[in-house]
Amino acid sequence: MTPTSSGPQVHRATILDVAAAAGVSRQTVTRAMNDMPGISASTRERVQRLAAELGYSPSRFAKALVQGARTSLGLAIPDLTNPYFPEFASSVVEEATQRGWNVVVDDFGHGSGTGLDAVERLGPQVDALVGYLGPSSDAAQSLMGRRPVVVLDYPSSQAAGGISFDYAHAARIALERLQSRQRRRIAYLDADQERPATTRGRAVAAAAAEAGISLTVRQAGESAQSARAAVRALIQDEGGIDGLVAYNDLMAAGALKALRDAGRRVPEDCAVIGMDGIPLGELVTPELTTLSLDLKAVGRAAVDLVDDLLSGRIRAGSPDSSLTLNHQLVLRQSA
Amino acid sequence: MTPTSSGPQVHRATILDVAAAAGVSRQTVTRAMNDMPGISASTRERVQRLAAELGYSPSRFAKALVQGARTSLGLAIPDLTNPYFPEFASSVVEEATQRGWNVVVDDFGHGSGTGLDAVERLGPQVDALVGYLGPSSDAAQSLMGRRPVVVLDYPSSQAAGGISFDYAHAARIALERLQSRQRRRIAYLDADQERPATTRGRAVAAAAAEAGISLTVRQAGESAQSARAAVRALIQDEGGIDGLVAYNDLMAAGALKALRDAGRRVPEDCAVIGMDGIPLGELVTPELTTLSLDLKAVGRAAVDLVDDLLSGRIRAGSPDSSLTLNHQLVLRQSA
DNA sequence: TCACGGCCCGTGAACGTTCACGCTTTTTAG
DNA sequence: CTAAAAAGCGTGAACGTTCACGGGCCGTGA
Repeated sequence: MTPTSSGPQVHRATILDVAAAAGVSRQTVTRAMNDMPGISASTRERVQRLAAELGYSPSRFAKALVQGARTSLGLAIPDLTNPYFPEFASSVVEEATQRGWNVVVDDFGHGSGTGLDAVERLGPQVDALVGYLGPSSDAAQSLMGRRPVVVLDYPSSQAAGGISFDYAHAARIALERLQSRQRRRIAYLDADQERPATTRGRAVAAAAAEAGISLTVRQAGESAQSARAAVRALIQDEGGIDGLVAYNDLMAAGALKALRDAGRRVPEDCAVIGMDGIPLGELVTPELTTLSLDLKAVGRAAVDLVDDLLSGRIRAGSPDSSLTLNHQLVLRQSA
Repeated sequence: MTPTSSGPQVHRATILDVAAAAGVSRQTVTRAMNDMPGISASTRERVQRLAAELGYSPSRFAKALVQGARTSLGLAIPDLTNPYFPEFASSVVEEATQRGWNVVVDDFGHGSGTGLDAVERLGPQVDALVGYLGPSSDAAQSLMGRRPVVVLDYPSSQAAGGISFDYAHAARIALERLQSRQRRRIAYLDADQERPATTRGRAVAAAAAEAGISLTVRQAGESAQSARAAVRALIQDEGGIDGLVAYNDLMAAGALKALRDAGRRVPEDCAVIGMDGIPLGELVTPELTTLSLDLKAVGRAAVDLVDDLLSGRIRAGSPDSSLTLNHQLVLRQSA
């Protein structure tokens, strides 16, 4: 947590150094640096030149302190290496940039601890927070005090604003698709990170029960490799699977690999449906049928929510502070 | 550029409000909030409770102003949607987090202008900059003044620190591989963004000339879709291509699609070699042989360089301020 | 009793800007 | 020629913290 380097040597020169060098006052330097009116062109130029020579750059802290800050938004991401998240992050960054905000990203995958660690790192640096924080949403909100928090994909959160997805709907249309293709022996490949079953997993199980489908469920880590291994085992244990729904597209891609390894044709022998609709789905073979999410819209909704919370148009905890988005079935080759 | 929202309503309460509410002085509040010794447990608790009630969170600007800042690193990325960049960004974020720095990300793809726009947005917010800035590296360095700038993949930069890649080496081993597989009619699929030819393109052309290979070069946008279209046209124009090197893995994946569309088998009819070694390469069919880069190492090198520059261990512009990394041929199925 | 050392807490100063004035000097207008 | 306006520049104050002190108060030892 403590910086390893001996702190930035930058910021040696202050506005007073420049003022002294130019033989003028602070205020004149300010006017020169910020292109404000009220000084002659020659003075402006001379000051700017001297500032550059001295390596002067104004302290963003002093400036923000007196001017009232521009907004900076924290973005907590579980794993930038999972292609779903950059897609989302890109949208958030774009939307925030458009508002003149800046985005501080924390990736708490790898060795960087939990979502809460990310919030602790981000907290002192930002005015609002957006992130996939899972069960630690409420703790995050309390760490952030009154500052807006928007949590994705974890509807149980109370205080924080939230964006969630209608998995019941998604599961229903996925299973309908498989049934319309005469699939009878269907499996669901879940991610094992949240115990005992993910929100997605529960929704798929419920939809299967409702449709009278007996569902085989397997767990795997949230990666293509791990999904590949899990599906390999699945095929070995229960040979006759003819339909598969995966927790996300990345895992579906791994499943595709495993099916090919086992000599199963997709979709003839086993249809596969992924979830989230990342571009990767169009590059694998066969191309992935998926429950697609408009990730641009998700990012936009998250930033809009932060904006509304920040400006007081919406109160945290009010019904307006959480909304639900829908997946849409995109038919490609795999199902 | 101007914020749309009416500025953060947060930060209403200041340390003085809390002090007044608790009937103590600023300093006592400071001690309570920062868990410093010198006050009784009861006071500490009371102050913390009142702070929470008032929604007080200390101004990071005032704090940073007096304490001397923690480092914040700007990261300028051309397009987070291109899977190469999140892989890199993830590594930078991880490495920076480990040092206690925070990372402000700017994605200047989409509608967000050029690399220079990103530097202008980032400049006032950060102590150092890392990014794929292409030809605008020098302008970026001058915008950043004395603050460290590390530019990736653009060796011509003078003032800034730089990390570049030995494309001559990469091109040589790729072509050697294709030759060892008896490929005679080789094409290179380039990205058209930098005119007239990319650094990679020049290196491949040079290596081909050196090896006595006549090379067909095609340009396409840096996306799988665009590559797919370009290779479709390439096949139509010059049917007999039996080896293909692509600007990056994403484009190689598009090429794979086009070859399959045309009924060409890979690698039998046409071998394909990608570049950069992103995980995507293992998910496509056939799996991509590629000139792999250790992106973890690239990110680490970039942050190390920033650290050295920041601490003065290395002077900007000195020979140590730029280094070259190597690609490594990873054999999979496509070549 | 006195001195001394903890404990608990408060006060001026400083961090580096910008804002709101105010002061000269020059230019313009009548 | 004079008054008014404009141009060019400077000075106190403020933003909200933390740092380096300083000062009571209570208990303890001699």
